[in-house]
Amino acid sequence: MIETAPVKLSFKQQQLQFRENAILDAVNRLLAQKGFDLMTMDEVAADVGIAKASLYKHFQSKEQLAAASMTRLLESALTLAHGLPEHHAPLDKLKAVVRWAVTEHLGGTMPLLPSTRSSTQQALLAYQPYIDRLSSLTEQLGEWIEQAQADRSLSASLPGEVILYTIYARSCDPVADFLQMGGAFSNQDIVDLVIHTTFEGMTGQT
Amino acid sequence: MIETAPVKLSFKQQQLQFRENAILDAVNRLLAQKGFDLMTMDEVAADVGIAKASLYKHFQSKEQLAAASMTRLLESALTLAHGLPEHHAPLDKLKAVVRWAVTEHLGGTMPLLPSTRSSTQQALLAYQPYIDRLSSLTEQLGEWIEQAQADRSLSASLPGEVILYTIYARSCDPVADFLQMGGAFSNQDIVDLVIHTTFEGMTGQT
DNA sequence: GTCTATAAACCGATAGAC
DNA sequence: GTCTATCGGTTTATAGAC
Repeated sequence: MIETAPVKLSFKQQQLQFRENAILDAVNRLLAQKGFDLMTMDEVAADVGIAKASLYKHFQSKEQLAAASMTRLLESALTLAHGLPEHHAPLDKLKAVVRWAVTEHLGGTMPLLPSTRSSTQQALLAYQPYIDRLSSLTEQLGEWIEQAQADRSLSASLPGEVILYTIYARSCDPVADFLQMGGAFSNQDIVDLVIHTTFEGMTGQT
Repeated sequence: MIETAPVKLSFKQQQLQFRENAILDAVNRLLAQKGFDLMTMDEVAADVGIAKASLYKHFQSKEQLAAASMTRLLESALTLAHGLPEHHAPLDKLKAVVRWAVTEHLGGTMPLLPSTRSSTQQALLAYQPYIDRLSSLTEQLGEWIEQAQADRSLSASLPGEVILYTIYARSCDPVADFLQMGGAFSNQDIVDLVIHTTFEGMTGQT
């Protein structure tokens, strides 16, 4: 077998990747804390410990920076989804995804879902890498939703889109923030409560 | 019976009240469209048809303007809540409030719920008239929640705060926006779907 | 109270030296 | 690529004439 193109990155490339990851870490945290509009490039630069101008050597604009952060987040979600045991029930897989998202949210690393009418939303939809990941995740979730409706663990009369959008929306549910602020529940409790109300509702006897 | 203080406002006062109401209408719409951060005072002034400086004769700051708008919204909610037939089941009263809120949301007159970590949130919590209305509404909803849990129409094992926060959060549920953007459902359908998933969840056979 | 004009601060993005 | 310094534009809020 012949060695083809080198798989290993050069030291320069590794260092660049490391720096960009550090930037995205800061962006992720700031997006979760204050959202896109209130996050400033000065803040990001200060948080990473570099000059603002250096940021623009890595990312063309604030929008692209946020898009890259969101893309990395979707990639984490995809990794989690693909790593779930194949033999688990589809409903349990869906719950596992929401559980992961809410946990990330409580940990302060879940960027705020861009408002439907925000200008950020348009920038995201014009960023192909983001769209690709979102499509992949939507396809995977849609598959599980169909399976769960077929085996009657999810309501078959509910339109699939409603279930899909609800799952996405609950990943940024402000209810989790309110409960965390209250201080009466542990993060584990909050996750369980959100999962329960999302899937079983509030009218059950449970 | 002796006529005491005049109930009727002077013409000047009426005109002032009318103008301020027009301002709050514009603010309400803009808050729903773009949120607090992206709404500019220039826009508000242009929308009302007056100069920006005139805005500051009515309201001290952008924060107080938004707070006044939110306060008026809560007053509408209180009016609705107090107007509900007394003999209705507590669960139905709760659903009626959410139904009203989601309908307002779809109509584009529901200001975005301020992010938990936003600076706007602090301004709101410092504005007494807002706090008063919020307390009143919370008290009324809390009463109905307790009654609904007592008659077993709401899960008794679910902490009341979770139900309360969920009701507040669903009033600004982005799921409604997504479904409206999709264009496959009428506004009436969307409201029904949100109400259903909020209270009955997604696992039922219905 | 309403207007025009402007002050003061902030932010995204860039220039240019190293 | 990283830095300092700065441009150009936008926004909140106010001054001052009417």
